[in-house]
Amino acid sequence: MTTTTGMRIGEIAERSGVTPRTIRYYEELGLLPRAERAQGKHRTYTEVDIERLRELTRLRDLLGLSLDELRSMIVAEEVRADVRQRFHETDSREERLDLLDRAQPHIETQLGLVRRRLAELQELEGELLERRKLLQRRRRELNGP
Amino acid sequence: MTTTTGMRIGEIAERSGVTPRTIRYYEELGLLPRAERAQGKHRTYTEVDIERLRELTRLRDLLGLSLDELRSMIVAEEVRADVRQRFHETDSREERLDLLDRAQPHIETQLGLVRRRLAELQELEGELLERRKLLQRRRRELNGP
DNA sequence: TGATAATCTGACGTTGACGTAAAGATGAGC
DNA sequence: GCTCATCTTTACGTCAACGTCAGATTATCA
Repeated sequence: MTTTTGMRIGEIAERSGVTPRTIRYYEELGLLPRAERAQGKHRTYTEVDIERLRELTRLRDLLGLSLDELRSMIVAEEVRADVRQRFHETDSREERLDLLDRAQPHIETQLGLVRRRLAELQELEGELLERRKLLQRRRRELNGP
Repeated sequence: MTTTTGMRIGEIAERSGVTPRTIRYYEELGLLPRAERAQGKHRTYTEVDIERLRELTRLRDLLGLSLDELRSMIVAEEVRADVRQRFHETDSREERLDLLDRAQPHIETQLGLVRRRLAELQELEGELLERRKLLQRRRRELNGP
């Protein structure tokens, strides 16, 4: 084992930039899988969970998605640990292909959203640059003769 | 006069994709200048106000800014109608330069935010592309011999 | 082993960004 | 001038996304 000591909620909260309350809330909403409770009642996490949390907050903030929209994108399903496990545990080529097939559309959906946002932001950037140019031109007109 | 008939709140609301309530709320918060009340009690708007509203909602949605943050960026001040008017009405070169000088930083601030967002989104896009590649590779591995 | 810190599960509180309903005022068209 | 749609202010309602507090439980460590 490396760092797989199993972190508790406070640690992964801090390391992923949210509060414990947020983590419990996301779990309740189904955005995070129900955390394992190692030998006690306390939730236990790994590095993978930190990655997942960061990804959630990124999609939330960068794409402006509500938690409901996040869930209905089945972001939850996609990376979900047990899916990966099933993938590794099964010997069936068919089941593996099926799992891959189901992951693909989610990525495409996200890519679509990201690119629309990118386009909109680039348009905004363009207009801001225009304005800046205009300002500078006016300034030159006032300063020059 | 061209289209300067003076629109009422319902019209500019629809044309800018918000509700009348939102417009009054933004006015109350100082995000929009207090609308003129032509000869009566009803608020009166022009095309400029539509542009302004669209810009506000864009900054709000694309940059994820709260209304408070929007206001404190003095987005309100910058495009504000009376500023433009002062610019055109004054004969003083100094005052004009001053107005230009004060407009510039706001644009720079916004450009900064837009570009940070762009960078973050591009990073996200990159990671999604990575994942897609990985999926496709695995699929080939399963299909090919 | 006992004290101290962190976590647990409810459950109620808060905040931002509007929605909505009431009751009266305004205005465009006939 | 009358009517009906639109607008006015005022005020309470709502919803998402957590914050916060209480009281009990669990882990860590001197």
